[in-house]
Amino acid sequence: MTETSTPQQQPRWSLLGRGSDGAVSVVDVRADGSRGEPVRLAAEALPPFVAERECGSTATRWVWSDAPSWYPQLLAAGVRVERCHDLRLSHTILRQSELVSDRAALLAAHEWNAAPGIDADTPSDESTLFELDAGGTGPPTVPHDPESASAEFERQLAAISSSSDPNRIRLLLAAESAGALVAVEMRSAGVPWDAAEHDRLLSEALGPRPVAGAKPARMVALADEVRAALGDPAASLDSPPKLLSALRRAGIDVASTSRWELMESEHPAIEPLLRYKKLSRLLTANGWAWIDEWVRDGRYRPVYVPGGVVTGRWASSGGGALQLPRALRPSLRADPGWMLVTADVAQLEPRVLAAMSGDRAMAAAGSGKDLYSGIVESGIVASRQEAKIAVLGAMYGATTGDSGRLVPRLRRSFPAAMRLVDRAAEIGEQGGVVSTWLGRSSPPPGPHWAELQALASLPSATPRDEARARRTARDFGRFTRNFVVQGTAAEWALAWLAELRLRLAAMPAVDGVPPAPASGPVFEHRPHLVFFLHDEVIVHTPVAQADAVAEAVQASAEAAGRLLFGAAPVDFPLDVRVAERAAKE
DNA sequence: AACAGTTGCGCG
DNA sequence: AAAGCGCGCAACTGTT
Repeated sequence: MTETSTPQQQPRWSLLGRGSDGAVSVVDVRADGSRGEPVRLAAEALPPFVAERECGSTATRWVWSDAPSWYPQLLAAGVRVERCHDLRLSHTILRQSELVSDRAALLAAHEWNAAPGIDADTPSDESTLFELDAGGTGPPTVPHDPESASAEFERQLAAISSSSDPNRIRLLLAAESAGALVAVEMRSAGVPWDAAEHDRLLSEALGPRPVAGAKPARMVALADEVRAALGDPAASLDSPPKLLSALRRAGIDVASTSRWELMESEHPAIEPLLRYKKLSRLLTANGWAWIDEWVRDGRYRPVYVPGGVVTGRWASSGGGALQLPRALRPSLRADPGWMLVTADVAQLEPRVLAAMSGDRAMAAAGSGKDLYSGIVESGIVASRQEAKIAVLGAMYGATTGDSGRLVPRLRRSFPAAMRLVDRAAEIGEQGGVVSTWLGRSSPPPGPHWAELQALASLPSATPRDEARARRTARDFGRFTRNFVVQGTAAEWALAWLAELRLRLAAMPAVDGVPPAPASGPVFEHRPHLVFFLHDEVIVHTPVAQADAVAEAVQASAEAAGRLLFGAAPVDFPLDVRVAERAAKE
């Protein structure tokens, strides 16, 4: 087979590895599995080499250890890649996936079950130190040498082709790998952040920026109000245990100091206390210290962690990128001459559930812009609020309260959808494994789980043991119930991102707009993704292309639906806004 | 002084 | 103390 492949045949993959001396080796792998001669390059020679390949008519899929270890340097040199195969992320999926029958070789390759590489994009003082004594203090990462990468790629190709549905798995790995590219690109471009606006919002809420260590004026005033209302001039508001005892001394009968419980009480100290807590949260999580630490040159650059959540959702590290309060959204502001295109999917998870379960009634309820209203119009519940509570309860496994009470109505109206999540819960309760639409599987319960169940089935088991085992089993059932929906929604979102990324890259760079140099050489002249939050994207774009970007975002959502679910009659309607600032909602 | 665990709240 | 899933982070607490 190797002999018959024509010399002109384009490589399907190009495998990158890095030696201990920093030199790079490139090995082309053709579709038939045959390999070319390794090409050795000095580190500096890699970007032009990749750039030249990317210009060719058939884009290479670069196979590398993991994106954060390779891609930042390329972007910094002005080189973008179209496709990759991320060995680390793919390993994590494959070693767990129930679609893959023989996982022994992958499971034995422990070195690939590791943390993401260190993003060398913007080395801080600390990470420079870490690099100097590499091998010591940092978290373990995957191997980058050519031999290890090559062996792992072989194992993965074997696992994929032996799986029960290679195409699904390939789609999942391609989507996950595209996400890895997006994550590095978004960090490189950064979120355009208007620190002055952020400062203004903080001052408006908290009072002027206090000197280091001091409390802002508005918080001091509120704290005084609370202490006066409690009749306790020494009450501490910042320590939950101390606050709790102060509240109880003042006759406020609460078991914790959390917001929802305080709201039940009528005492005059409560209202200022809740406002104090709100401000305290703003100050500590996203106050002036946050600006100083995270915003440079008008950009906020968090580290995104694709696959950081078991379900396949992304996590983030640094500055709480995925938890930015919506009140600070106006600080997310386009550069002069640029705009932000913000888009989010309405009710992604229930729509995904309707699609994967083939529930026609649920799909029909979601055929308009708002699935919850659709459920009300079908006469299943009386209000939109009830519809929302019922649907969330169904996906999360609510058994009590308003939510638990409403779920049975959904079971009658949407039997296929409910059967799917109920079945997932049942499997989890028995300690089993469930999988998403594309084949990402849930982790099995830990050894502790099995011990509890075994203990409860012994003749010597007490009612307490039994209750505890049952509760743990149900907890795990709720996890697997949600896993299939949350995980498949994450897959839809990855497909959306991947498609959008390609469409944006295909748009012509426009002359005559002010460049956005802070976004880096690859993106300073063209639309690029700057933010992603589970079911929402934000694109930073030259004004002239804003409308085209909005269309691309829409078209990408339609493509993602087709890619995952084919002709299933499920819509994924978007709310798309084009503005200078990200809207608050 | 450094660490792990808990609490509470931000996001979907 | 959420009922009902998945996270990250800061502050505080108790331990070593």
